[in-house]
Amino acid sequence: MANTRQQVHERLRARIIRLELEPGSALSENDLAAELGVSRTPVRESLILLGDEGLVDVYPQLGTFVSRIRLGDIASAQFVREALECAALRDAVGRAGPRDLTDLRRLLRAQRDAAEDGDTDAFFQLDEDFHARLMAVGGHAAAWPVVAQAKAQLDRARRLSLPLTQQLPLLIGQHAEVVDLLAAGDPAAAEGSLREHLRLVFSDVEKIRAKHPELFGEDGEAPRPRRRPAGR
Amino acid sequence: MANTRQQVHERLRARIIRLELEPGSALSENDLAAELGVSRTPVRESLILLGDEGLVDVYPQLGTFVSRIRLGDIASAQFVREALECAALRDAVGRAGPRDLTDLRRLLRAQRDAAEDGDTDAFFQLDEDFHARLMAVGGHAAAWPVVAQAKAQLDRARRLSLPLTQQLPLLIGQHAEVVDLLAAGDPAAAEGSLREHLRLVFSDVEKIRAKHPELFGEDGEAPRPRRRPAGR
DNA sequence: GGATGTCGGCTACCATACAAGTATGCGAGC
DNA sequence: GCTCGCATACTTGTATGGTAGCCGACATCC
Repeated sequence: MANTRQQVHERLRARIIRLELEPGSALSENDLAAELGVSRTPVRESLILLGDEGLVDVYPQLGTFVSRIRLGDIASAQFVREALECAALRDAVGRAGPRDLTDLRRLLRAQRDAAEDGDTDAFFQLDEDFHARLMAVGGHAAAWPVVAQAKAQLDRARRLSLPLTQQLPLLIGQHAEVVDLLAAGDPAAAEGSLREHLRLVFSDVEKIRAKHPELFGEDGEAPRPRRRPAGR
Repeated sequence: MANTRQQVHERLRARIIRLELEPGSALSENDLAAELGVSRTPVRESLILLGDEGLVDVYPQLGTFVSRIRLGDIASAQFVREALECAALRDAVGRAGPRDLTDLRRLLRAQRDAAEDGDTDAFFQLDEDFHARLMAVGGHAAAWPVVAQAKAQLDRARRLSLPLTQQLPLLIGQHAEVVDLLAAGDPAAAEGSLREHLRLVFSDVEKIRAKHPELFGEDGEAPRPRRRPAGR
């Protein structure tokens, strides 16, 4: 990929979702440009896009900050994701061919392997692949980016919950159940199963907020500049 | 709004959706900057955002073009819109208070007035307000921007269909039916009615393509630069 | 005549300079 | 000691210069 902006965009996006860049921390265009070895322009353009995704908050003449996790945003993202994935799954029932089912089950096996290895990053990627594939089976691959954007908000919180709850086997079991019901051709049951699966993650958010309140923020919150006190 | 970029972004977006900027036509950063009396930077940043929304296609070192209407994009936008609005309506049933219903009915009256006056622009705005309000009643106002982005794709085609079909009274009647079923507290019927309404517009797209093939494009299409041949 | 090389003009991309605005910290004044 | 005002260092916003790459037309060669 020749485009510097896209590279910077993806790198920053990944670092934010993986919580390497902590919610609330300041992002200076100058510092990022120097750190990445590029000029301000592609960095700035990336930050604008990330702002559009809700991953950073840009306050003109004040600063750019990794957005705190807002319960309102989480709820909205959950609504979008649930509505789109469930609708796509309804369309997928009856359209799934043998090839689709074997592909999905292959992803399930890979998820089990990643879980056994304790490879959280790999599991996250496979989870994403699984859900994207599910939408593709329903003929709605083009709508995946919309889900992915909502998912990004949720994943930031999920990064905290996954290692704690140790519920990877449960999640994989739910994935398997969805595939089985899809194969059985039962739309209502499949949708119900998927909805339950999607809400499991969402239900953990409150517990996470109790553990990491500093990563969360109220909805109508002030910028909270808190510039570097003095040290360098 | 002090921000030049946002102004430029909104202006260009409106002109694209209203088809004042025709699908396929070239947009030069330089020309737009000169025309709008600003520098290239805010124009460029706006074009990047519009590219993210799928309203323009940016080909590096080649040019930026108003995106042609792609059937795949239209179908995807329809899916997103339908899934989200219908899911929100399900949640709205039972939550709608008297105040919500009177607000919605007030919008209906305004739509009738706009239709009688033949004020298409006003009708479009009121239609947007109506659907946004419907989602707000369901408690999902925050998800409206996602719908709005999908709607933008659909509206470009709708601009062509509305004057032709003269179906404004029909659309308003469907709006009224949705509100009545919402008031009656019948989720399934309300959702069915809304879905039918949303699909009515979508069904016109094929007819429109027959009339204006030059505005449409295949999905995996080449840039088709077609720079100004010689004139000028 | 047909294929090929070259040149001019255009594009978006990136880098950099300047402008406008804000929070912070110091120091004067009370 | 406390408060207020200003200097300063930072921020993002905007403007502009320079570069690489692509298209199209014309000249050249076979």
